[in-house]
Amino acid sequence: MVRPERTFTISELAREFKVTPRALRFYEDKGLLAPQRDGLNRVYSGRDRARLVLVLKGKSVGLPLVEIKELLDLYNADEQHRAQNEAALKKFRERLVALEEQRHDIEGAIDALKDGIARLEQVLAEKAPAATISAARAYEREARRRLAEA
Amino acid sequence: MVRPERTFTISELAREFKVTPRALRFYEDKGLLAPQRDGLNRVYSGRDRARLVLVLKGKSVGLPLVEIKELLDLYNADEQHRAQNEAALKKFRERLVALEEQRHDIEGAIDALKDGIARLEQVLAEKAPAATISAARAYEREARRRLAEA
DNA sequence: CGTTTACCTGACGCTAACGTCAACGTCAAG
DNA sequence: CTTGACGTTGACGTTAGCGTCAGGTAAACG
Repeated sequence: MVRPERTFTISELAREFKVTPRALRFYEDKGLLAPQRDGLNRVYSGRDRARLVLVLKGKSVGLPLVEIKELLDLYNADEQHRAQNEAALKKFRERLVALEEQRHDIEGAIDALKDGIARLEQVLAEKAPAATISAARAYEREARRRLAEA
Repeated sequence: MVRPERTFTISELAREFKVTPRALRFYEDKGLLAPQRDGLNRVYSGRDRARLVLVLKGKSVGLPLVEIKELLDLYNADEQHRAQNEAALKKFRERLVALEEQRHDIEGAIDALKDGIARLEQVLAEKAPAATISAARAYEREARRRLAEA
């Protein structure tokens, strides 16, 4: 019983993984997927679907499509998956380092922003007593808006 | 004594802030800077320099140039700096939220990667007994490297 | 038979922040 | 005089990952 493996249309897969058909065609263009054809129409197999899962996982950790492709290619070429695993491991580690650096940068930016926010809040608090005309106007607008909402 | 304020050439500023002259011209193109001219040559004043500092600070927290421009424009228009401060505060807060979300995403990706790395390491460790030629070579290289270091 | 519906293939557009190149001007030093 | 350093203005190129047409095919429905 060679159960005739399930297949998928482009929009089925698109729906399932919340990507657009355009994206799937794009991945194909880039050599990440290679579905069969029924005439012109793409027919995705279970393996294609699995590959797509890997593509999306790669994307989720920020790997560029070209690198994902490399991994997928290796995966095919290397039946033992040995070199593939080593390569993946290497890429993953590199990505990890890059991500941790990014996180560090972002944390720096966050600190800088919090600092700036604190300063601004202080300045505004000091100025608050001597409210400007524009502030008064803003208050008026806001008041009207709330009345309108009610 | 109106000490003739110091001025800067494009490459001076570029060197000082480690940006390219091209970048400075680009900022000007985008309306972020507006240095005087001596003939065709740009002449940056102290105020221009100060603006540049703000531009770079904005960049460092990930604000797009267009938004930095908005803030700078406001800064000029609003002598009391009141609206400017409020606007900046708003943008900063938005940016902060965005950055914290980014950090969250990155942390998710980092976890996913660490997970993947752990799996791969395990797989490779299991396969290790039946070491491949490439692994043996890698070991050799590593061994030589350590010897060389000592 | 006509009309949706789903699918296809190009091919150009878009965003951000510059890089790069061409072609030229200007000025001091050798 | 010529060379080199520095400056200028366009204008096109780059990177990633698709979005968005335009224009056409093919099958299924009523």
